[in-house]
Amino acid sequence: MAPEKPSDFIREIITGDLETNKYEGRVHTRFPPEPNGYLHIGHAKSICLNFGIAGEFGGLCNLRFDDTNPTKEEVEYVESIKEDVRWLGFDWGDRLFYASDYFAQLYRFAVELIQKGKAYVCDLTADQIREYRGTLTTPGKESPYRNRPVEENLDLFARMKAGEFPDGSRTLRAKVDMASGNINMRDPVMYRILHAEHHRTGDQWCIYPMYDWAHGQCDSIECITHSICTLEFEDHRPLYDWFLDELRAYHPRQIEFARLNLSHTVLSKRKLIQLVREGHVRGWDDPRMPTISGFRRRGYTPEAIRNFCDRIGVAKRDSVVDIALLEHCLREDLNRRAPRVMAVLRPLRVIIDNYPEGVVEELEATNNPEDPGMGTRKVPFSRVLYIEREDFRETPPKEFYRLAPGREVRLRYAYFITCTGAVRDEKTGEVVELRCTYDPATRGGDSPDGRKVKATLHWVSAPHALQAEVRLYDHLFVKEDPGAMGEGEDFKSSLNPKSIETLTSCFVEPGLKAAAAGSRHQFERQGYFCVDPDSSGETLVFNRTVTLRDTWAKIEKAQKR
RNA sequence: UGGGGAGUCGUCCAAUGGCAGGACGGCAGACUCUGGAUCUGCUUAUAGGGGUUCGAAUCCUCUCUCCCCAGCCA
Repeated sequence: MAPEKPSDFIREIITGDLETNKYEGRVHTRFPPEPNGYLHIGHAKSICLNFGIAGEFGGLCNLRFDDTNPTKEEVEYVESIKEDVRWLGFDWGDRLFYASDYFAQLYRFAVELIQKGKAYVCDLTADQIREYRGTLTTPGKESPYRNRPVEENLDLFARMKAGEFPDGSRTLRAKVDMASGNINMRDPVMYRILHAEHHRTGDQWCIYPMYDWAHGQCDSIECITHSICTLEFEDHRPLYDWFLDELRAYHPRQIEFARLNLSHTVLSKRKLIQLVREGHVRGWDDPRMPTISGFRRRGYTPEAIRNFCDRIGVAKRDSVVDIALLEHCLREDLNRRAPRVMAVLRPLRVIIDNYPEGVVEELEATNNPEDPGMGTRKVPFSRVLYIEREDFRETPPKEFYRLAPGREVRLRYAYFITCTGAVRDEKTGEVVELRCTYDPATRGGDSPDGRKVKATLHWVSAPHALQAEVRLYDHLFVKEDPGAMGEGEDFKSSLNPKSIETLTSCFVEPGLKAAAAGSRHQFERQGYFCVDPDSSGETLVFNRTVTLRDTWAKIEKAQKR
C-alpha cells in the first residue's frame, strides 16, 4: 500500500554529490516548462521528480518558464501550468522565474562571446544554414561570415537588437566546430530576429535567444545543482558545457532520464494540440486527455498521480508504461476515500407487486465499507424501482447469477426479491418492466432463515430518483502505442471511436442532489464517478473516472471466445 | 555508413562479481450484502556469440536490435 521511498540512478548521483560535497551540500532543481500547451502526465513525472528530490534532500525546486519563443507561447498556458503544478501538490515558494527575466543578461553574455571571438553574426538564410550544416555522416562547411571582425559583429548584433533588420535576415551563431560529429556543435544559432510580441516583455525585444543558448545559462544563473532533463538533450550537454566554459560560469550537473510513454494515448504536445485544434476532443481538459487538467476533470486525484509517478521509476531506457498501472493507483486511492452511492445507468423498471402502494421506507446504507468513520445514510425504498438493465437476463448464461425469471437476489441494503415475470413492449419485444415479489422478513438485506442469494444488485427508488447525465469514457486510442505508425499513417487513425458514450437517462440516489462539482463517488458495482463542471441544479452530469474491476465482464468475454 | 544513448518476466522497475526480486497485468482459489475491496497461490525474463572468474545480468570482446540528433522549435 504505502509506496517505499523511491530510489533511482538520479537520486544515487545526488547522494554521491552530497557525499563529496560537490555543491556545498546544496540540492537545487527546477521544473522548466515551455508555456506552449497544457501539462500532461509526462510532465507530472518530471514535476514529481524535481520537486520530490528537492523535498527529500532538503533542497529547493524552482518553477521556470522557458519562454524564449513568443510565437508559440501564451499567458493562458502559463496560468494553466501554475494551476496544475499547485494541484499536483507542489510549491515553488517565491521562486517563480521566466527565461525572459534573463534576456538582458543573456544579451550581455552574447556580447561577451562576440568579444572573445566565439560568436558571430551570420547572414546566411535558413536554407543556406541547413546546407552548410552538412549531414549526419558528412561534416559541415564554415559560413562565409564566420570570420567577420569582432567590431563588425558587435555593430551588427547591436543593430539586430535595435530592429534594423527584418525577421530571418541574420542570426547570431556560436563559433564552435562545423566538423563535429555532434551536429549541435556545428555553429548553432544563438539568436534569431523575431519581431513578435512576447507575453511578458512585449515589444521590448526583436531578437530572441534559442533554447540551446538560453537554457544552460538560466540554470547557471539560478545556481541549479542538478539539471534534470529528458534523453534527447544528452547530446546538447557538450554545447551547454562549451557555453558555460567560455563564459567561465557556474556549471550545474545535467542528468538525463527517459520520458514517460503511456499505453493507449499520446504524450507529445504537438499531437495533443492537434487533437484539441481539430476538435477530436472538447479541449485541453477533456476527460479523455492525458493532460493534468483532463485527469483532474475526469476525477483523478493528485495523490493517485503522484503515487503512479513514484511507482513507474526513473531510468534511461525507453519504455511504455501500461495505463492499467495508472488506473490501479487511482482505484487504490478512490477505494479508500470515495463514498459509495447507488446509481442506475441503464434503467429497467421493477414493480414489487406485494409491496404496499404509497409506502416509503428509509433504509440504512454504509457510506464506505473501507472506512466506517464515514458513517451511514438513509436511502428511500418504495414499490417501484429501477435496476440495471444488464442485471436481468431472461435466459441467463452459465455463471450469470443475477436476476432472471424465478430467481431470487438481494437488493443492496433492502430486501430479497424474486422475479415473477417480464413485461415486453408489444412492438419491439424488448423487456420494459419486471414484476417481482419481496420477502418482508429480509428487510435490510439479511435473511433470518440463513437463506443465501448469489447476487446483490444496486437499485434506486423510482419516485425519489434524480435524473442524471453520465459520460462514460474509454481509452482515447485503440492501439497500445498510437505513436508507432507505419509509413504515411496518421496517429489519429487509431483514435477510439467509442472513447466517450453519453447516457442521459440515468437515475441516482436523491442524496446526490447537492453534490459539488468535482466531488467523487463510487457508484456501487460500477465505478468511480465525479461531478462534471457542466453539472447544474437543473441537470446533474457525472464523468466516469474509472470502472471497478469487472470479473463478470471477463467471464462473459471468455465465454464468447 | 557520423555523434550520443539503451537492451532483465506480457509491462514497468530492482539486483552495483555471490540464490534474478518487487509492482502491474494474466490465471486459479478463499472470503464477501459491491462479481468491488481484501487474502493466498501460480505464471514468465538477463538480445546473441566468445572470453575472464570458484562464481557473470554485472567485467572484457565481437555481433545484433531499438531510440535520439541534420528547426532561425523546446
